[in-house]
Amino acid sequence: MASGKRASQADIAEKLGVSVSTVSRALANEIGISEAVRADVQRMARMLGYKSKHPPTLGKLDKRALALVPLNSAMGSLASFYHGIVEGMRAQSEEAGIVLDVRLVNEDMVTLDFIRRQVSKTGANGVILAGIDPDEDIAHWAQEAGTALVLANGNDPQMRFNSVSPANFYGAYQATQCLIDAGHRKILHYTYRHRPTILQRRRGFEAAIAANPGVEGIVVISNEHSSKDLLASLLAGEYDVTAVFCWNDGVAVSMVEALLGQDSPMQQGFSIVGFDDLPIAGMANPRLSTVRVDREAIGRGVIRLLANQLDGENAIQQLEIGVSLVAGETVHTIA
Amino acid sequence: MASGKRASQADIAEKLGVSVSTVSRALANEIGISEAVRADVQRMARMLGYKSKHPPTLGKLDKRALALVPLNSAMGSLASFYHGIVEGMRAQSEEAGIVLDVRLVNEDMVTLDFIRRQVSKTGANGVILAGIDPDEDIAHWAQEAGTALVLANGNDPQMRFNSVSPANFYGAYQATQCLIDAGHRKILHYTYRHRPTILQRRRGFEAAIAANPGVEGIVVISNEHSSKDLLASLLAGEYDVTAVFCWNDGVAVSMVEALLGQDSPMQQGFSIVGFDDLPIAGMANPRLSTVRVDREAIGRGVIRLLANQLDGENAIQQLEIGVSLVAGETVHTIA
DNA sequence: AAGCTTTTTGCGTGTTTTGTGCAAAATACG
DNA sequence: CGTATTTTGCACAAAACACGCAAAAAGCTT
Repeated sequence: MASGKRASQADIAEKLGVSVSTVSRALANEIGISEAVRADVQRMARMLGYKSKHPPTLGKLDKRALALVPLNSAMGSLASFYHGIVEGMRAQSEEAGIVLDVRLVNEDMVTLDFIRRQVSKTGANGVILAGIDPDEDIAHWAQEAGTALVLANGNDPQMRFNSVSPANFYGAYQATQCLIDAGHRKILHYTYRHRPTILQRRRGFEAAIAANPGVEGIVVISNEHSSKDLLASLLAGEYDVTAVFCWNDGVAVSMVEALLGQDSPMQQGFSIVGFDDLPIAGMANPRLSTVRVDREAIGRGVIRLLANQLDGENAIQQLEIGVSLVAGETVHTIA
Repeated sequence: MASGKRASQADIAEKLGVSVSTVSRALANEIGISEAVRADVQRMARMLGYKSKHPPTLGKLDKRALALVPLNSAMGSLASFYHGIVEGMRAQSEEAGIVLDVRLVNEDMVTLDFIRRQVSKTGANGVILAGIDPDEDIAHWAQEAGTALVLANGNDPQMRFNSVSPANFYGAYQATQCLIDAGHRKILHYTYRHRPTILQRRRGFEAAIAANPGVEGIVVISNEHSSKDLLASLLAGEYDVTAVFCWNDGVAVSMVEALLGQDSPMQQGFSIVGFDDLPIAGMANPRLSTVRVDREAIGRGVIRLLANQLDGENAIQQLEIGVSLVAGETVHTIA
């Protein structure tokens, strides 16, 4: 009681002008206490350093999530992609009563130390990495510390983390099949290394090629051949293909600009398909054929998986959001 | 009012001994009406054939799901697989307050007509197909009628339906990689056609083979070569492989029995890996190395996706549950 | 458009439920 | 085994709820 002693329920009760029994019930999370009073009591208890024997969070703890979005993605051609995801996360967080902190970060700032600091600063109990594949340190920490971690627009081949991504495999498969259905027999896929999500697109492409005997597929990797080089090669007729499937709309549109249009330098029927359905796809002329990704649905899924995990679901969940072909004007039927 | 006329709110009110305003509010799903009275009013309204202008179910309708589980799967070697899924669905339904009807059916009884009848009989607003790939009719109907449909342990390459499956691709990839890490350079994958989920296992196998230059993969399809034939060929040394990855534990165990053990007829270090971690895998001697699938998590995921969809989420979601290698005694390091 | 019938809405009131304190019982701590 | 602390049973005021009444609004008919 005296200032020297450990704080007791009586002290809390006095400070707040309520009875001891109220304090007791509030701390025990019993029913029959108004939320206002309960919050006051628990806050005061923390302030006075009262140590309760009750488990700190019996049942429904409040959920706070920290979302890290790489600045370069959020600014570049993928801006609207990540914007959609963030919108979806916001909406679902609202509905689920989760406090969401979105932080734009420089991708190479995302180190274990950084995350740890941010987490403790915001008091988050879940972390979302948007378009960032965690390195070993981070992976290890998340598993040890038991912090909920969800990859937004990511994929973990090792199945250690929950993730949400577009249905990259089947989407790429469909896009490729669509070119094949249009009569194309030799198709080039322009992709890039390192991200598992993009690798799944490539696999979808290859699976579609393999499923259609007589159709040939060529894979070109952006890390090895810049898009400028590729364009030059295509113009020179080096690859002898009639269609290109690009790993995303950005490169696809730049190809459309260079290869198609009024006085196309390419042979009749040359086709291009992108992926993501970014706004730029609609602005291209002719309109790019691409694969629509429901970005907001990805965001909503991320929050749901996070909430699941905080609720105790400990199986790893990898969620893929269905995509659909958008028929533009860059797929032409040939022979 | 008179028996000849259309029923009015006044009639309902009189029958139940409440006021007209109460009836009005009950039918409009307004607040300030007890659940008991609301239910009475709505039931009486239905009985008297009263036609309200309000949308039949404004907001939170109660959720009833119908799960169809194929009898042959539920009885055969996969019994425990589907049992786990059903358990998971039950548990999650309970928690989410969903009424779940599980029906064991003969797989080829699952026609559109049958489903329709069952749905109207049980009043379900969501359907779960366990291990059944819907035919065109059913697919079409579900999309038209707007009935929620989730595939449990299924996969829809066309991305029309929500589905939950084990992480077949990455699981098969890891299993194969594990054999490669053990030194195997020529590996056979025994698979079977027709189910997209199993096809993803094959793709995972092929991706792992492709990612390891110098390793050769052979795919044998059960529809073309019975497991008896395959065994004979392996014993005869026809394939010249040092390891086999089977599409499920059933066939894997029969191979273990025939090929491994005390006086194994195969060369030193011959390895076998299965998939699913069925109880039979643990009963085999030596213990089968396989890939563990959390069946209950699949079931829980199914119910969550269904609930999402009933709550208005209309993006297609394909959920994969992470799997993990179970180290048994049938993978041997060689050379 | 006036005169019905039917439905919705504003408000008042009886009935539950909720939130809290008091005091006694139970528990922890020397 | 007493004393400080916490929990529990019960009582009661305050708030929320559930409903009816009557007026207003909205639909139908001619």
